[in-house]
Amino acid sequence: MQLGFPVKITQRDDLPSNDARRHQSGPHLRVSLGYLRAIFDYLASIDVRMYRMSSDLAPYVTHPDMPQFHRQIDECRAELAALGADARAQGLRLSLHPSQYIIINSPDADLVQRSVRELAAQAAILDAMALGPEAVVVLHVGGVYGDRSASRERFIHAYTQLPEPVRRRLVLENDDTRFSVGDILHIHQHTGVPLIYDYQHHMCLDRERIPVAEALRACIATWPHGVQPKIHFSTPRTEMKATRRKNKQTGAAATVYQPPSWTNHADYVNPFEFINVMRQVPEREFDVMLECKLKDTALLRLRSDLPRYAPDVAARFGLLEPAEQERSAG
DNA sequence: CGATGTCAAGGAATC
DNA sequence: GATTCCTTGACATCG
Repeated sequence: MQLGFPVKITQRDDLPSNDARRHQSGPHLRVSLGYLRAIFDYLASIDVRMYRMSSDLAPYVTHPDMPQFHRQIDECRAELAALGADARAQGLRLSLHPSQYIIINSPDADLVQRSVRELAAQAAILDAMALGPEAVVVLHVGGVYGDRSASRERFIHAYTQLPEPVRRRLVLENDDTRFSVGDILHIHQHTGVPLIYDYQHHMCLDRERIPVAEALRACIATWPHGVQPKIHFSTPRTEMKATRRKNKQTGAAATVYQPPSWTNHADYVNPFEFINVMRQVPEREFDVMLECKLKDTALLRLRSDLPRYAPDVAARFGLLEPAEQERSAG
């Protein structure tokens, strides 16, 4: 089992995750791939073998008004192949998670078409890197549009219409306000799409009141034989949020404190909840993407705490010395 | 150099 | 029908 983290590196300020320049400055996938090369080295140096790449590696690659950006993946065939070989050599599991604007269950056919184009670009990047089936593109169901059931059925229809390279990579995740674990299980039954169980989202939205162990097992079971399942884990921020607000009339600034929503991510994983959830499914292996605000810093902290406090869980992530590993197994 | 405004994109709540 | 939040960082411009 592996622990991973998404996109941004917080331990270092010299490792950007994508070429984020504005379109006027001519950003390019080639620049992002140079950054990624350095990120892979960093991941190897901290012994991390799962990572979510930025969904903006290829800037404007499907922007309808900017055809000059549309050839980037072809222009980087060689670089993509080389990076993919590096990833395989270091046993690195990669993924992509397109932004909230990529929606395939919209009633707006044009928006669906633009979204499918973007998904095709994301799948093409993973294909050009020649990554195995564990390298997935993660998507949410989309909008409710006033009728959850109809919108769920529209997702099912849209999924069956997807180009084969997209369908081969796509996996579906429960979200925290619209489509629950129950919803994605229903969609799986009608499409076969593998499911990502997100613990924090499940805690925020669970209309069917599915127990954690049951939801986790059910989602894990949707992955095809031979492909290691993956889940998302995070816990909510509990500290008050300070925001500096300026009065529009007077210009006077004041700090306002607000309680965080359950959907806000904490800086670090709550370790008690982490080990509790891991122990719900002792019989299956799966990878865990940690979606904390402090990304790699949170992963490193959890990893250093686990052997001392929860050697049984640490053992499953290969975090014990061989002698301790044996003791924990025995 | 520091402060501030801006960025491709949708959905949903609120007024 | 229009506005704002969601949530976030970093680019770009200005003083």
